[in-house]
Amino acid sequence: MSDAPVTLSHVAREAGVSLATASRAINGSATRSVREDLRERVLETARRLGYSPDPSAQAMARGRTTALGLVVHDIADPYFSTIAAGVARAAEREGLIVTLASTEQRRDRELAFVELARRQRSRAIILAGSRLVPLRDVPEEASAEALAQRQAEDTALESALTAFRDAGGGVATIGQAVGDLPVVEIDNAGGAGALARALHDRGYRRFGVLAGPPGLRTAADRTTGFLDTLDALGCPVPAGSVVPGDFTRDGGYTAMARLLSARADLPQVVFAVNDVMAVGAMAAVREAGLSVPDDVAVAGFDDIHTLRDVSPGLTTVRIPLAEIGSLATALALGRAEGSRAPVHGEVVLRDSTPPR
Amino acid sequence: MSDAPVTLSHVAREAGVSLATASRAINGSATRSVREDLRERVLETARRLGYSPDPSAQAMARGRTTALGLVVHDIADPYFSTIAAGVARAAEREGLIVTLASTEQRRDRELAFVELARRQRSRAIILAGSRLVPLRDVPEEASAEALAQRQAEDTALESALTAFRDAGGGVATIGQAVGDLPVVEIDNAGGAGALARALHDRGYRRFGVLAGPPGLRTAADRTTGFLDTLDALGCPVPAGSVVPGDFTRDGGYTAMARLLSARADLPQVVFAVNDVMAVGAMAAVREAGLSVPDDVAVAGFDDIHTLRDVSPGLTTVRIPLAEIGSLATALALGRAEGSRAPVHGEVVLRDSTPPR
DNA sequence: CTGTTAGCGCGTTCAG
DNA sequence: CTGAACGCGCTAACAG
Repeated sequence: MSDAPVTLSHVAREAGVSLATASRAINGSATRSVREDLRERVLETARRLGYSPDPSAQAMARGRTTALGLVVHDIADPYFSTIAAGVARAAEREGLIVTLASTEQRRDRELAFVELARRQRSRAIILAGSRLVPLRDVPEEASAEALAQRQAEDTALESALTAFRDAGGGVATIGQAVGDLPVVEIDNAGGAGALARALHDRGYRRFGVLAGPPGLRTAADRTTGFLDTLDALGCPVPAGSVVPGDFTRDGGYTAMARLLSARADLPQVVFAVNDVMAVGAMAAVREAGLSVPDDVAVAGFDDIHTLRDVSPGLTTVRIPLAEIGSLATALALGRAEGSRAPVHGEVVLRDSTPPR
Repeated sequence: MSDAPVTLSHVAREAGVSLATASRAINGSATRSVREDLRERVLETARRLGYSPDPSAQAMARGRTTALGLVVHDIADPYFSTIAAGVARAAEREGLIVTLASTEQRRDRELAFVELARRQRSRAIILAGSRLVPLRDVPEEASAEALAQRQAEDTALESALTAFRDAGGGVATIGQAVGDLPVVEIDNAGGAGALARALHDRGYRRFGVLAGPPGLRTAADRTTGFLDTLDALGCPVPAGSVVPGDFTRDGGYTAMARLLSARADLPQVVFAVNDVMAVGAMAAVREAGLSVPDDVAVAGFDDIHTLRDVSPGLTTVRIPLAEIGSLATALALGRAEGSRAPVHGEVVLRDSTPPR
């Protein structure tokens, strides 16, 4: 049962045509065409012999693979895995193979993968996961060397992506733009602002924020959007109520614990800049013997799928993660118009922030 | 800034050696060796020129790629995404590229992907996701044509995998074995049995089971292990308390809703054959105006990560998903001894099933 | 419309 | 120990 790989020339010989004709019959050349009966015959014997093309060989000959690279921070995180599902689906429709890289936050891996994609001549590459904030907005505490390294990494990544695109590859990022490359641009500031307004409407006046990692652009934008809107509403958030933390469940837990222990008067509601942090924060509240929302209300951002089953239901800003994945795919493949696809979030009010 | 791809012959010319020597210097030939100073010189110019090999070309020449195929049912499901994280990490250590296929339960996609892997000469392929139960155990209701098709699909998949292995590729499945191929064998029946015993020890006597899809092997094994143990404990589960349903959150919700509406006397505890179903079931209980665990206790299986934040804490059987991913990778690559890696679950008792 | 031929970039014989 | 030459499977000129 172990059939030695059947190549195109086998098919051609069997069908009694030349290699070129077989090739043209099977995947239709751009310029040439093939007489119907021959085509039929070739296709038939290909099917009979169980032929399927060797992607590496095609890649060699065409100078282009059929691979779509997807880079995420952590594939086990529901945010990224849902995006990945969207990308996988769209890629399948396009007949592309998805190659996955889960960088676990190491930026050098990100860069390495982009370079791999380039030399592999991937069709396109999608970077999901937040870019860093502009250097001027980085807090003072950061050391000069760290800043220099960050800058070097940013530059390297952008130029690797640009080189990839210049070599004919498609690029899309998810979150914020890198240089002038195509991007599915999530309106983080706007969504967070809308959330702030909604909470204010519900009667909240004293706010706290679990702001995520300083330097992560998505986290920074959400924080800023939230704070600015509250400022405008005449309800500024005291600096002490804005706590940084990792962009993870445990980061949310820790940040909330700090907030709980540090302040005598608790905020009425705490906004965690993403859902997994919010969920961790809720755990911290419970473990402190307090209740959500009676003692502290909590809100998040993203509306990840697993939220359906946390209770009380978490107020959040929904962004369509799976669609973002397919949108990014379309963008990277040049199937979409323009090079910026804006995505806006929708505030979803649930029981974790009842009117007060 | 757009450097045209630098090939091995560029490096060779720059270094003043032949193509062959350059190749040998860079990735060390099996038989030949290269004089130290030449090697050094080649490596240096390669670095300077930013050379990196073209994977497609290497694949052509070597007859083998550096790709590891991973097939899952649904990458957005935390069960699979956690396994994928383990695979990605292990693959990175091995210097392999992960190509991901999310089949969304379509078995023909599974088959297509295995055949693609063979054509592409992938190094290895990992199938995560449950195989089907042997045909003789399929419920009567299934139609003859459906059975025939199932059988054809099973056979095709197994022979595709075997052909892939015979062509030199590594194979591993996760869950149950396909033929005699290497497998990370999860002791579903044993884990479910241990759970049954633990619940019995806690004083439960009237049980229900949300059994998952009829025909899915993992679901069937868990159900059987649970029921058999209870039989042995003299505590048989009435047939009416065993309800099928999809292997998803919504499947659990629907199945539990049916159980709630159909039966006058509720089971004291309901075992859902995986965690996402259990979580759906808990939602159904709540929506019926009842309480977990006061009115019905609930238990699941897997201990997916997101469980940390459901409340009450869900009793379950923990299986080490990420490790399973790396184990499967090792197995597929022939890095592990033997071809069967057994994995046993550990019962984790939480608040969803208090002693009674 | 079809067949012949020349590479794609690299590993690997086979001579030197 | 090194270099020249061949071929992996396929596509894209180039003839016919």
